[in-house]
Amino acid sequence: MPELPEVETVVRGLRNSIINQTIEAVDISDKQLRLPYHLEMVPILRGKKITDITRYAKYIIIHTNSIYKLVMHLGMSGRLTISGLANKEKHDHVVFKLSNTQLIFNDARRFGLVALVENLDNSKLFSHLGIDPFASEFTWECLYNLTKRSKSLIKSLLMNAKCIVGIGNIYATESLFSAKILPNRVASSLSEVEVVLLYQSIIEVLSKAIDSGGSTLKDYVHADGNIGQFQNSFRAYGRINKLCYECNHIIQRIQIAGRSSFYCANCQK
DNA sequence: CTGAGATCCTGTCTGC
DNA sequence: TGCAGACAGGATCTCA
Repeated sequence: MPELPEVETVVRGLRNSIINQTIEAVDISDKQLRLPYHLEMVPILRGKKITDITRYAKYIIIHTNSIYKLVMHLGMSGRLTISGLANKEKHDHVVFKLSNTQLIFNDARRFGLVALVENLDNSKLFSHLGIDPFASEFTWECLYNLTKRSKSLIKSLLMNAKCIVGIGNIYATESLFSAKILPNRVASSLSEVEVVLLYQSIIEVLSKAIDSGGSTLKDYVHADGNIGQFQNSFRAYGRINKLCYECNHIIQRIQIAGRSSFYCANCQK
C-alpha cells in the first residue's frame, strides 16, 4: 500500500511526536508478519530512548540510544499510529508503550514487517535495493541508464525496487500519465527526451503527493490517524471509464505484472 | 541471467 | 441476504 510519499508522511509525523520518548514496553501479538519477529527486541528496546526516525526506501527506521535500529515496513495495509488509548484494535500486532503514549503497528493483511537491525548497511533487507528518487544521485541520466539496459515494460521497471525504490502502482501510473508515456512501452524504447520528461514527472508527482500527505485508498493513515489527500489529485489511477482531464478520451485499464494500470491511449504514446 | 506470474493474508465491493 | 469472485499501496520466490 504505502509508497514513498505515504511512508515519508508517517516518518514526518512520528518525528514530530515521539522523539526523546522512552520505550517502556513492547507487546507482540502471536500473528506472524512477513518475517518472524525478533523477540529479543522486547528486552533490548525496554528503557531505550527514541533518538531519530528516518526513511530508507519504504522502510521506517526508528533509531534509539542502543546499537539496534527498529525497522518497519507497512506492506499493503500497514498503519503506524500514535494513540493514547489503551484499548486494542483488531490487527494491532506490535504495541510500543512509550513515556506518555503508544506507538501501534497495525496490519490487516500482514504483508508488513517489524525487525531489529544492528547495521543498516549490512542488512539483507536493504542490500538489493535500488536508488531512492530523492537521492542526489538520482538524475535523468541515471534513469536513462536503467531504461536502456532493461527489456521489461517501463511500468514494471519503475515499480521494481531493485531499480528504483519507493514507486508503487499509484505513482508509477500517475508519473507515466504525466509524462505522456504508455505503461506498456518497453523501457529501452524510451528516447532521451521521454526519459527526461518521465524523470521530471516522477519527482513532481512524488513531491506533490508528499505535500498532500500521501494517498488514502483504504487503510493508509498518518501517524496521527488522519488520512492523506493526494487521492483527490489522481489523474489516471482508478479512473477507468472516466474522461481524461486532458483530452476527454476514456481512461482504460490493462494488467501489467499483475497490477492494474490506468492510461489514456490518446495522451500517452 | 532476466522477466512474468503466483503467492502470502484479510477485507470490501460487485454481481448473481 | 448469501455467497462466489475480483480486487487492493508490496515484496519475494519459482519457473520458463
